Amino acid sequence: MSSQTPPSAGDAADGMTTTPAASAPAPAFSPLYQQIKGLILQSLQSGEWKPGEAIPSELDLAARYRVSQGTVRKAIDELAADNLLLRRQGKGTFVATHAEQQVQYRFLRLMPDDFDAGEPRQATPAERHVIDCKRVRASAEVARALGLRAGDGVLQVRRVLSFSGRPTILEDLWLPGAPFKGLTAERLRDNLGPMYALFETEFGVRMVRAEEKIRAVLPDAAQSALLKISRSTPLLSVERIAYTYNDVPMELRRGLYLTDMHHYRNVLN
Amino acid sequence: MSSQTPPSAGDAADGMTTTPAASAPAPAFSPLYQQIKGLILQSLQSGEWKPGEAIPSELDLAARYRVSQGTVRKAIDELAADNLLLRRQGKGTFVATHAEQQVQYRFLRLMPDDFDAGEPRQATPAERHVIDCKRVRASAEVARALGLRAGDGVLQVRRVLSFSGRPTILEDLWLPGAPFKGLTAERLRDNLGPMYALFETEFGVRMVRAEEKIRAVLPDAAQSALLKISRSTPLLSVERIAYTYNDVPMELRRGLYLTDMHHYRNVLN
DNA sequence: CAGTGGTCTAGACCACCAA
DNA sequence: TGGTGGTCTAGACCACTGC
Repeated sequence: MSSQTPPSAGDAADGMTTTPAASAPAPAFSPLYQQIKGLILQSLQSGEWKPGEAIPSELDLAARYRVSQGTVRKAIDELAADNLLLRRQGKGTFVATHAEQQVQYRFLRLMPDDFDAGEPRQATPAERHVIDCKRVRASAEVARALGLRAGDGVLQVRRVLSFSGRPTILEDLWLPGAPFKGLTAERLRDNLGPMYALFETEFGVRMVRAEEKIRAVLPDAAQSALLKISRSTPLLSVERIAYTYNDVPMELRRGLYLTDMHHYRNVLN
Repeated sequence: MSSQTPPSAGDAADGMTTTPAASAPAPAFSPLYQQIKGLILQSLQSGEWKPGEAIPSELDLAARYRVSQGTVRKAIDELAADNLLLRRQGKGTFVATHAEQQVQYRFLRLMPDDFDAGEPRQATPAERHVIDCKRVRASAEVARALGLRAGDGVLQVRRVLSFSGRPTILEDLWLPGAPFKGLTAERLRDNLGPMYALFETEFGVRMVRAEEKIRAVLPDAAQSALLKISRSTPLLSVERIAYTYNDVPMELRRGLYLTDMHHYRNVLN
């Protein structure tokens, strides 16, 4: 199983990462459950188990990998903590999805001011309006963010989200052209749920993690027109890079949030 | 130990929360390790183990609470995940502290733009300037945030943080008067490390968790003067409520962040 | 070397869910 | 009723730290 002395059953689950004896002086001990975690991750990104589906039971996986239930349990625990898997007692363990009713718009942290934490969530964007969706060549900046070369084809989308009739979010987003071949304004318009749910079902791209950089800015002429505000209204600029498995960046998104009746909520631990 | 059938050793650790048989129809089953977690939490807030100190070993605690090592392990695991405890292999488990060199300014999410994630952290605020520190009566708003009554005595502090000579953060903060009796501008000025570290050592108040509401705003006259910017410079308004153990609010803080060379960094999972 | 946290196993039993 | 995740135990051994 690894270079360490196998505890009981000889080795098992061939093809398992072994401790590298090369270069680095650190032996880099890797516990069994981490290796199992890696194997499960592989099955996830290979599409063996699809979003929303149940993965095999802990006992099945234990048999498959030839380890004890406790070991696959710990692997699954960590994946569940990362929101890659979802445990449901009595039912099974499921591949997490952005289509899930409970955790829809998981990455949207804008909340109405009259919303005092606790309970599920409230404000699912009432109206969405796709302004633009076109193929362009990646600027140096977009290319860098998405791990492409400048000039590569990317999809550029601009849209406005409104809450109770009030334009509140203006978003520009860039997607790598290859994985999202066939995405059109119509597809976006017709889609009901979250955009990331569409990405899962239509393009097999699952957003797993994201990083945001937030600043305060003033809108330019076009932006202020689209949000129907004056050019002196300060806005939250939220720049997000979203990643799939293996930390591969798959989306760059620049949001402008109107925060006179909403706020960006964050919890610190 | 609880109302469930005790697995091995009869009951143990008297005084343990028992499954409430009253009112609510739900039996509210509480696993052993959760109860242990509660007991450890009690010892933490009672000051039996102080910030920076080591708590008893897992085996000691297991003996003390009359449970197996695995059970206290799971309890400690969760507390460590919440940043209340810090595990160090081979050395012991320690009460987390804001004075820790590694995790100083844990709650400060403002980063210099030329800082591409990864590695510890960089920008510890270069210069800090306490502008004001006075006793006032709590406004309705402050009282509500801190769980006090309007008119109760609170400490109000205003300060400016600068990075490489540039005023960047203007903070107003309010602290409940009672727990922070004796806090003065001098104490704040003389303190070298993070403010939350001072709160721990001088007042026995440990900040455990915080919530922030972020908006984009324009500064008023006084604010723009202190930050040495024009009144049309958009700023990040960061309103934080920090909590000690048991979700007791102990600080309301309003920060104005200049984000022309910095950004607020957030990671989404 | 002893002590601490970290991993792994094997087995028992419980809580929850669906058929 | 059987299957799934969830809890708990007991014991063995490993990795890291400091004396």
